[in-house]
Amino acid sequence: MPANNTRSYPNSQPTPRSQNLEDIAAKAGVSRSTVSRVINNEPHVSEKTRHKVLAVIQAEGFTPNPAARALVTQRTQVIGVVIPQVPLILFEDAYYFPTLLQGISRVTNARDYSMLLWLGQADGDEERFYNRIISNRLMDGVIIASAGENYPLIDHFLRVQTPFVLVERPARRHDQNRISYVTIDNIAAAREAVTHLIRLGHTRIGTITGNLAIADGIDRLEGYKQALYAAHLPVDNRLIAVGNFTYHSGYEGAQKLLAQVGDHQSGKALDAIFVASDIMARGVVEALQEAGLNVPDDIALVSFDDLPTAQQVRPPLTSVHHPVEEKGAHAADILIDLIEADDPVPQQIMLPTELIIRQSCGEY
Amino acid sequence: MPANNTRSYPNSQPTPRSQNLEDIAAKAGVSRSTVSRVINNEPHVSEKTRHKVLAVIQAEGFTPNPAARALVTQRTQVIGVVIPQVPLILFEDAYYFPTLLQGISRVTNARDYSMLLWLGQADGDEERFYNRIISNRLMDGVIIASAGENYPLIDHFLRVQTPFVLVERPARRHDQNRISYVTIDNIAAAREAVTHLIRLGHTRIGTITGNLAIADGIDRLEGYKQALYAAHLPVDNRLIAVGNFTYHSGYEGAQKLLAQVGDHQSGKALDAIFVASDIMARGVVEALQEAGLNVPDDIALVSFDDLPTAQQVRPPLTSVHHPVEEKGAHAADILIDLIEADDPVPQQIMLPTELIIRQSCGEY
DNA sequence: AGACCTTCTGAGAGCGCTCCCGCCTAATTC
DNA sequence: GAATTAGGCGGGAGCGCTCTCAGAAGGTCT
Repeated sequence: MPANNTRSYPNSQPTPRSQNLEDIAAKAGVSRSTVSRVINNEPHVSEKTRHKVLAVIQAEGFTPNPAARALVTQRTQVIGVVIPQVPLILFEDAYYFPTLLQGISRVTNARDYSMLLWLGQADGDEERFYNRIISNRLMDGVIIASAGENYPLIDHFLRVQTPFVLVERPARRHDQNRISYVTIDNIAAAREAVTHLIRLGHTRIGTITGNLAIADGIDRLEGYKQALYAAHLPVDNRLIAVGNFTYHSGYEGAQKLLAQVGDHQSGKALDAIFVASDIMARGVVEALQEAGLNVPDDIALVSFDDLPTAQQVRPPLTSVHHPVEEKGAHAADILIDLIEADDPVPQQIMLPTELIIRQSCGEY
Repeated sequence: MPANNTRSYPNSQPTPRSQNLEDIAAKAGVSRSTVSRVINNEPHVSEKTRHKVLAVIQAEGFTPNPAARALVTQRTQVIGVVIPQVPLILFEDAYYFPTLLQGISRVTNARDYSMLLWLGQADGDEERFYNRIISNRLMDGVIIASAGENYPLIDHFLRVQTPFVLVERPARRHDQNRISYVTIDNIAAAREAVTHLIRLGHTRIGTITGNLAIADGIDRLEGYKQALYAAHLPVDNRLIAVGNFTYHSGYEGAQKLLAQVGDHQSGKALDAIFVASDIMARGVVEALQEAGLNVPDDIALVSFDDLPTAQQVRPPLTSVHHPVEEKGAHAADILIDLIEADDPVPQQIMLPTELIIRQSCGEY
């Protein structure tokens, strides 16, 4: 750290010290306290002095020093956003995390917060990543996106009572009610998607699941089963291929289903597939076409996420739409509510989804 | 703002005040100053006391209060990242901004900074957006991505001598040498791409330009022209369609070229197109196929950016690869250098590109 | 007229850190 | 052995703000 704080620039006078409350007070002919009151919109300031002070603030372009303010209030008006799995997410679904950030940003802008972004690195030095976040005490609260179940940060923030919100359901934690999160109703959405296939007359419906270590994967499979139960159709394990949300796992999953249920050209061993993500569905389409099968005539497809890619695939995919931007916005809103509450109560929100009908399910 | 700073949680004792230097000093049996010296890795501390203090810090999990530190040092170890055109960028090229952020994040992590993210909103209240950024004094410096030429923030940061780096070349500013930026050599890259088409025997080469209000658009067109000059081919204005980097403008641009140079089924009025972005190229492919033309047999295509989509389009696109992640990393590195320099000197960096050969140019 | 509010304002303390200054001790020099 | 020097350490000031407290000014009531 350099010895002199006032950095020197070539051919220019040294940067002038920026103004403080005292300077503004002197120019307005009042005290520091009064200026502070005006800035913080407190009562008990006469209209006359308020205007006088505001005029000076405006003229001087004064903004109070956030560090000094934070030092005394113990508040920074900054929230953190932690996205651990960036390389993975980015590779599979580039829209997700910018869209989420966009939603968060909309709310932080509106509620006068700013966001500190923490992206996990490809090098995978998670220990260091966590430590940097934990030791950064500049944040009033944190949004954690797609972290998985036992993410160490969760326990840390619970322990030190830092408000935080997860963007996902922490499926296997016993303390779900102590944790705030926003998610979608994966079960209901998957049930609706599969029910739609059933309504179209399909009876041999397979599924390619997402990663069954996280709630999105678990719940979409559960919804698939519930739809079959409700229609009194059997749940056949040979019709369930476990994937992990990647293109490749979709491709392989489709091949596995085809292999497991025998000859599809003739017998109607499999007539539709519910795929737990659009990215996987792209792989499924590829595999089916390679096998000489037509979508949707031979096998109908419904998938999940409704990414832009769903419209670009041939045939366009019927898919469950996901309000990602809204997830971000709600997460930020809940978090700021927690931060500002005298007596914070964890909140859990499930956002509605919508089944978008396109050609892959054969109804179009 | 609540009257009491120590927030109360239900069924728990009030949050204990977090420790400070004085507490650590007491536990280690030294003074506040010595602890500060240890934390800041200053000399003139005996190895013995240094170890003793470090042990206590470790045991207590102590981290110094960043607000207090910032208050006296005038440094926050925070850089800002401003991305004004998010909705536009996101719609056209979802990979760009997460990848850029990823690059920035890699460097900030390594150099012990954190990043404050500012995303432009769809509502387009730019005035308010700028003001929020300007009045946030929590940042030691700023990276501004894809802002366009006369972005008000540029002038502001120049005026108040806040270090900043642009991710793009500020094409039409006369004060380019006062401004730090990182970009690619668009002219050379475009020249190489077009020269490649010429080498493959094409002589009637059209182009669909990007947005000619920004450097990327201007320079890629310039590179196209330079390649023609060098090969002694005429620059025919009827072969130049002005686009703006969007899918739609690519689609329309292709139709315009076809219309302007007459009958393409028979006469060889147009045999190749250099498209200034992959996104536009997707539109071009669509338009050409609708016109019954085969890519690359009837019309060869070379485009720019090498997004993942370039591999997914049929035929896969020959395209100029763009080191977006590296752009972010370099921008962050330059910025932090500027921040930490006693005597900052603006830097301009041009990163190398690479022409990736795929099927759309007909060579494969 | 005095007592009592009520509204407005200013002074002082203190948040937790860094940095300057000066003291103490031990090592080095003549 | 006295004088000097250097390393190691502690105390004080102050960064710019908020918040409490007390005082000044003005109005209302007995």
